[in-house]
Amino acid sequence: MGHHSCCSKQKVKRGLWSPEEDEKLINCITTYGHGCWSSVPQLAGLQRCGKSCRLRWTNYLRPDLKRGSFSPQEAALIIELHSILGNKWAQIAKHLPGRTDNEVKNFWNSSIKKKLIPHEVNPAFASFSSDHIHNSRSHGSEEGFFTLNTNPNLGSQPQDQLDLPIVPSPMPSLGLDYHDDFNNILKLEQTSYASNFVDHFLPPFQLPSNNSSSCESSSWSLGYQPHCQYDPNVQQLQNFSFNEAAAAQYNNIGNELMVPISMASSAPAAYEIIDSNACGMPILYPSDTQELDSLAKLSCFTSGHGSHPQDLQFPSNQLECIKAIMSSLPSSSSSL
DNA sequence: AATTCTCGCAACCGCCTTTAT
DNA sequence: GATAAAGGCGGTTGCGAGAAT
Repeated sequence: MGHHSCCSKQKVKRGLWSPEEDEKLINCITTYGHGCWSSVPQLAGLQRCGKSCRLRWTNYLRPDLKRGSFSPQEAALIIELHSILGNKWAQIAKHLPGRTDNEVKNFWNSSIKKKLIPHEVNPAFASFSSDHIHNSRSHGSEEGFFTLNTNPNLGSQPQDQLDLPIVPSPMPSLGLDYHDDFNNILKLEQTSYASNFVDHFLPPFQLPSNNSSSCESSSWSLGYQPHCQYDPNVQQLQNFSFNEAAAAQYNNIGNELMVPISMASSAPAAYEIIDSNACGMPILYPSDTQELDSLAKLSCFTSGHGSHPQDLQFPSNQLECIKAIMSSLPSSSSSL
């Protein structure tokens, strides 16, 4: 396979960029903009392909880039979003101002993934189906409880039939009132993880309802039934098949939890449901969720005062767990 | 001190999608 | 509608720096 068309037409330099090249590119972009990347090399006097220029600019030279280590909040957000979006680095990066998809991807591959994969406990990679959960709970089976690398974004399913991975937050403390050190979870063997998964993630998920019968129903244990579908075009959860009784419960919880029963088009993902309980924050789902992006649904994050991840507030126990993650990472420094 | 190993990061590759003709 | 060009994205590679032996 040859190179990109814009690269094959001329001799292009490869490898690391020199400061002189950077300066030329910056001058060119600031002067002319980058309406057409293929013309940038000529305008800038660079022997690079337009694609390379675009990459250099977006990943390194852009003035709004934030350099340096990822904060625990950013790491937490990456993990959370990855559990939702999979390896959609560009989508994830959009929620991290000043971070590029490449940066997020590298951070994930070099730090987070490494931390999770060796123990084969990577909920962010796991996709659960209601059948998995049903089978696991009803039959006590541990085998096949979850599958790795079945992220819908990596699969070949039709775009309108992608199963959203309804997985509990890989950061338990984010979604649950979870007091164990996250590293302890990471150390679980796969089988023990499978068997402990329900205990670790599902039980804390209880509705603060007066009517406990509904909460104790088997269906409620699957309150986040993974029947929602994922539309990659809008990056929205759609057609969430939500247990009606549970939804009704939701609707009756206090005055602040305004989750409409008709959640077919504005369904919460697992983290949304869980967060409402764990974070002690009301979930306010607007009637029109078209503009509600994934980040906005992260109630734990949106409970903070700022609009940017770095400004987000975490409950103290969550911060502790995130700190544990970050401190265990080789080179990431905590900014807390 | 020299060598090997490990790790993080920048950049490239190739595929897919979007846009223009 | 078909084709080509360009843009965008995710996966992978290679290099350099620091750590370990």
